[in-house]
Amino acid sequence: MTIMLHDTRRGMKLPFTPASADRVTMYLCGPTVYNYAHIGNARPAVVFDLLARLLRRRYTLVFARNFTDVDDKINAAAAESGQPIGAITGRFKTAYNEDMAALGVLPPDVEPCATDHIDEMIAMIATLIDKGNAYVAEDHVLFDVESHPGYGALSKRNLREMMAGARVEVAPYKKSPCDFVLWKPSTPELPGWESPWGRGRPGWHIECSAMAEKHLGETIDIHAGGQDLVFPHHENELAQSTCAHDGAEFARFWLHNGFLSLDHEKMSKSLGNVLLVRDLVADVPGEVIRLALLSAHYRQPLDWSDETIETARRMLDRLYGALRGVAVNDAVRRSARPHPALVEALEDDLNTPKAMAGLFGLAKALNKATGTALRATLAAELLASGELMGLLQQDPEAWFAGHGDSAIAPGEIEALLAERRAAKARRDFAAADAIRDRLAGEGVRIEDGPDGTTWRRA
RNA sequence: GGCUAGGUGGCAGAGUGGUUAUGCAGCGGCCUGCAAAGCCGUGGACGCCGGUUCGAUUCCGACCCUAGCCUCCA
Repeated sequence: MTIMLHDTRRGMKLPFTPASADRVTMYLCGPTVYNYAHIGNARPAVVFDLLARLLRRRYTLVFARNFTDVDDKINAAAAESGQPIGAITGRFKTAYNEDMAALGVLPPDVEPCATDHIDEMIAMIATLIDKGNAYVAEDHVLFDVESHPGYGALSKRNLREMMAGARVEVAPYKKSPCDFVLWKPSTPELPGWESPWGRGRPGWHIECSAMAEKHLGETIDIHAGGQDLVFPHHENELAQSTCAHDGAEFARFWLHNGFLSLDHEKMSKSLGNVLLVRDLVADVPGEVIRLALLSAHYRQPLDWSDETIETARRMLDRLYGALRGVAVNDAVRRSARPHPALVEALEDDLNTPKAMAGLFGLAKALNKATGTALRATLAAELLASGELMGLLQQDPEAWFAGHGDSAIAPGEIEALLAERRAAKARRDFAAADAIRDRLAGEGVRIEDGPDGTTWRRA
């Protein structure tokens, strides 16, 4: 079986093979660091983290996810707060990595920052001017979209229609309304770098082209990001890189994740409904959020609500419940492989819902199995499968002790359970039930099993 | 208005030209002192109208509706 991936440019699912035999390059557009990441920002990070895990099973992967740390939104945030730009970007880079780590996102291989690649951007812009794909106008450098016949191929637009439908006021120095900025002048109080076109700063799109070239080469295997980046960001990157590289293919596969809405509304500052990952992980285990984000296929829209979270939590209850009390020694754990059906589902364009059905199938088999050896084997397979998806890696006891609003200490719970055990031994079920009710009032649910009583915070 | 995706049971969400998705919730049973968990069983679905077909939720066409993009945005 080959890995199948949906390519936005060609509009279909296709077998994926890297350009070189065993090495895959992947670039994901990362955050602009002027604020904390919201739950919508987390979706591509989690989804393409899963893809990275999957690719690493077969290939050597070089995965780059950038930080955009020069941008007018950052300048505005700095001006507003009175802090230096570097303080803002530094703080939010750290915060982003902390938040993503909480969601089980593994660090990419390279995390380039735009400000470390100004020279590369200037060089690429100069190349584009030399080749006749860009021009200087009033201290700006603009990309000339009409110089690139393929413009619009990724987002399936044609230039003439776009120009006809242009709603924005067009800067007078642009040759075409669709021309976009590669370099723009900075006033003294704004961040700027010396360039052949004066002191200025790069446009947004050129950053990714320059960083991808530097770290991954002229042609990358996979370029990923949110669906909303298809136009203009990725279309523009594609145009710049293709022209700068004499027509060499920029990205062999373009992958885009669907949009996340919040309670059926678009998240936006104006609606005041931006849900930060930072705030969410304060209340909800990161693993719940990760599973919820993977519960829909990545290209489908996903609506986020309290119910989404609650359902994901219960799904994990079931999976950890199956793992609870199963002894898996290291040798068995090490030799375990993810369930083949689950791998197959993931390799079919990241069919995470189908993969999760595989997880539940294993959990059911485990719940039914009685033999110690079989239970250990199944549990190990479930753990290996979970690991591939970035799930199920904590101790089940820790999972059940760790969530919910319950505040009662484990020691106290154990003491009450001992009391209840004594009551049950003398067949004083009223007393035993009173203790159970009391624990329930504390948010602790108990379960009598063949090997004694276990408890969980509900 | 243009482009691109979608519309599946109470909810979430895969998939398939004829045969159980899965999870959550519900119902019945087993187990349990009673519960819980687990197991077994069960009801309930493919937007609307045509067409192709022995047969369509699945293919084709029209229509209705929804979302994203077209402007900073994952």
